[in-house]
Amino acid sequence: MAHPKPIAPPRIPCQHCPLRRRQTFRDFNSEELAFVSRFKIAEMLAEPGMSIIVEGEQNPSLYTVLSGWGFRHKILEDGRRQILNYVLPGDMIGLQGNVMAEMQHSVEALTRVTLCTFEREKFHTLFRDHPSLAFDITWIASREESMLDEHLLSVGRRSARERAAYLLAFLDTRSRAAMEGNTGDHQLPLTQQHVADTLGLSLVHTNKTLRKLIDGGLIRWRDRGTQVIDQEGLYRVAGWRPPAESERPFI
Amino acid sequence: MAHPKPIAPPRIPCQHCPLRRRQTFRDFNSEELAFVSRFKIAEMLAEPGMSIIVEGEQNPSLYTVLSGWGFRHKILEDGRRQILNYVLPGDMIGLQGNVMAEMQHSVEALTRVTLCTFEREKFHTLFRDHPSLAFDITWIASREESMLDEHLLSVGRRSARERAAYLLAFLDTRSRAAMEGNTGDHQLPLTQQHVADTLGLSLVHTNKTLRKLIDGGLIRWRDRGTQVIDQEGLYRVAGWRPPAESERPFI
DNA sequence: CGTCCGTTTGAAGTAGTTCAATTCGAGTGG
DNA sequence: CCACTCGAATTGAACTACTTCAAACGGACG
Repeated sequence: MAHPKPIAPPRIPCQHCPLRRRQTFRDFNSEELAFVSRFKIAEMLAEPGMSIIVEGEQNPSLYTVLSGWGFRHKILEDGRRQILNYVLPGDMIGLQGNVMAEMQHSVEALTRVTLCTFEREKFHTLFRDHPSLAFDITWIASREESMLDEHLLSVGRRSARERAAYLLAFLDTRSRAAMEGNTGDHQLPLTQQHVADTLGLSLVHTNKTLRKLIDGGLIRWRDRGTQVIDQEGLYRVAGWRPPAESERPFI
Repeated sequence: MAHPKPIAPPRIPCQHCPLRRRQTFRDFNSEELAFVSRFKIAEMLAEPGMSIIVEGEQNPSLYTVLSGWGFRHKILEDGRRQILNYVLPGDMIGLQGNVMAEMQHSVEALTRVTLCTFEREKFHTLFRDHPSLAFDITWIASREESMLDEHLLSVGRRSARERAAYLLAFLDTRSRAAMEGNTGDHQLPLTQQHVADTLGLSLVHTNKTLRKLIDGGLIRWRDRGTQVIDQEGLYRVAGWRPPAESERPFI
């Protein structure tokens, strides 16, 4: 699983970054934009199944996802895998390795992923000269923590059915916010193995649990492409509702 | 479960903060120290069982734990509870509510806890004028995330026995680092109900699992006070080892 | 001395795992 | 166009790790 490869130019200038236009994301002021433009080095491409970051890595690049899906995970020595969270457009990757000694988890591409790479050396400059962006980074870290809290609650205390409903509702909601525009057939690019490794369940039981959600008309399942049909229904089953999220920072 | 109450003065001046002296924590330079001294408002005291912060709170205080144990948790509507992590001396509480709209979890005191309170209004000043401290806050958030990742792996993929061993080894290690000096009888102030709610297990099964660890000579259990006897043994059972942690920032 | 909280134990039940095949569709080479 | 392969989903059946119910025990404390 090699690292992502650089895309040939033309690279997108930050002024025209597609994410900025989406109303989910807060816009930069001109001063911030000027800095971020210099902060950005290149674009990278990761194909499905490629590792974007590997646990133990010492000085990983710092990325923001421009398009596509990935997931963060950890693996035990005997191969048991736990998916910790998913990364979608606007999410940062590699922050941990830029703040602490080394990465404690891996990140893998689920679909084809395009990434914005930043210059590690300028990371301290960001904190020194751009407090509003530094605050945004803390905001982003805090949001990640709150998602993890909810996942831990889910894996620790919800039943298989509740967990599955929660996960799909959660991902569908995030995906709709981050992708924006794709209102039509809105697919989650997961296999049942991914779902199982996220929920902490076996593949077989995950299959049987999902089947019930399918038969109940809550979701549709095609190969590597789930659709949520009845979002409200999933919320009800999960006993969960997405937190109101207003405009959100990204870098 | 009311809020923590202010302690009568004398309050400890930051110059003489007991945490600063411990080698686990990095020291401030004089400029940082001057700011933190103005940032600090008061000390608070929370008795065992008291809520320090409640989910949904909009503008919680920002605290650092000076002494004692607490835990972060979430509760489902029907009462199922998941403990997310524990807070020990040097840990921040309430950061989430200062960055995002509202707190997504609660914090409760496990033992008597003393807290340092900061002035919320100066939080932005910290980012503006003290980038090194802003960086520390990101560091702290990032460390919290990495602990949560490991817990999620544990709850999702480890067996009951492995989970229990992991949790006790984890807490013992953190506690030794944060308490420092208390080398003798080093107790973890948990009930089996806390352990159960952390591991995502029932109380009964937790009891039976702990009993095996006790009978195996790995730990000792007194009422509300566990002792780790064979740390190395727990590491082996858990298939886990604490990450090397050098000096660590705190505020 | 009684009460309360935390721990302990046994027994019955069930949600989830593991093992073992089978199906299905898409892609590949002949 | 067909035979082959391969990853993903599906299904049944046996097993077991964990839950739930129910009761009792022990120590601390007023």
